Amino acid sequence: MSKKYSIGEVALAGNCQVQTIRYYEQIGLIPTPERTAGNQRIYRQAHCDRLAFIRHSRELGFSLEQIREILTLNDSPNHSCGDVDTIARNHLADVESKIKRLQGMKKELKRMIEQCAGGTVADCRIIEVLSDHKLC
Amino acid sequence: MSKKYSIGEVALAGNCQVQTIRYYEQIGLIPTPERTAGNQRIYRQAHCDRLAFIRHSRELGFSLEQIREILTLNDSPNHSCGDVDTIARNHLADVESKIKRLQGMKKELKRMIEQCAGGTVADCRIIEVLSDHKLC
DNA sequence: CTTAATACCTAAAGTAACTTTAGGTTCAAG
DNA sequence: CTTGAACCTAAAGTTACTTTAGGTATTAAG
Repeated sequence: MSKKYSIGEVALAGNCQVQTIRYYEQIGLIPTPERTAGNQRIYRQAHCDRLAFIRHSRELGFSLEQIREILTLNDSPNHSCGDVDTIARNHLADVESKIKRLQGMKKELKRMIEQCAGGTVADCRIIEVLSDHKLC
Repeated sequence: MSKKYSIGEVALAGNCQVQTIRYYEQIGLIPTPERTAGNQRIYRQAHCDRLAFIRHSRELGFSLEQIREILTLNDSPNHSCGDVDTIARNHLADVESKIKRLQGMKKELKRMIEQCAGGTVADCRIIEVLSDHKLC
C-alpha cells in the first residue's frame, strides 16, 4: 500500500486549508478517505494528485463545476477529449484577454506612480484613465 | 446639465446587470443618484465612468474593498499623493503577480489543447499535466 | 385616452466557494 | 501521563453577486 498522509499534510501540499479539503469531500469532488481508529482521515497519493489538480485548476480560473465535469470525464475515460478541449479553449481566450488588460493597468499604475511624486490626488486622474469609457 | 441615463442604459454600457448597480449603490460604492418624479434612478456621465472603473477593476481581479480604497482617495483629492502612491505600488505588485500567474496558465492551457488533439480522455494528459505533483 | 408591454422599484432569499466559530476528541512529544 | 497541536462535526459568516416576489412607471400602439 502507498504512503499515508494526514489532512494537514495534504492541505500543505495542495496549498489550501484543511477545511477546504473537507469541503471538497462534502460536495463529492474528492472521494471519502479511510479513517484511523480515532476517526481521523487518511489520504493516499491518488487523493493528493486529485487535490493538486483541483487547486491548480481553480487557480487557472475553472469553476468547481467545470472541474467536476473534467474529473467525471477522467473517471470514465472512454469519453472523447473534445469536451475538455472546448472548455480549455474558452478559458484560454479569457486568460489572454485578462493578461492584455492587466498589462494596460500595469502601465497606467507605473505612470501614476511616476507622476504622483509629490502632488495631490487631484492631479492623479486614475479613474479617468482606468474607466476607459466609450459607451454611455 | 449633462445627458441623463436610465439604470438599464448604464448597466448595458457597464457590462453588468441592473441589480448589480443597485447593489453597488447599496454598499456605498456609487453615490445615490437623482430620481424621476416616479422614483426611477437617473444617472449622469460621472456615474457611468465610476461604474466603468469598478467593472473594469473587478474584471482584473480587484476586490470591492480595494476598489473602494482607490475611489475614496479619488473622492477626497486633497489627500497627499503619498497615500495613493502606496496603494498604487501595492496594486502594481498585485497586478504583476497576476500577470505572471496568468502567463503560466496560458502556457499550460495551450499545452493542454495541443495534447488533447482528438483522442479519448484515456490518452489525454490534462490531469497529469495540471496536477503537476511535486509535494506529497 | 386607454391598454399592454416593458422597464423600473424594494426587500428578501439564494448562490459559489470558501472561511470562521464553537465545542469537542485524538495524537505525539516530553 | 499530561499537555499542546492537530484533528473532528455542525453551523454560521463572507464576498460579490443573482434570483424571486410582488408591485409601480413609462412608453408605444390602438
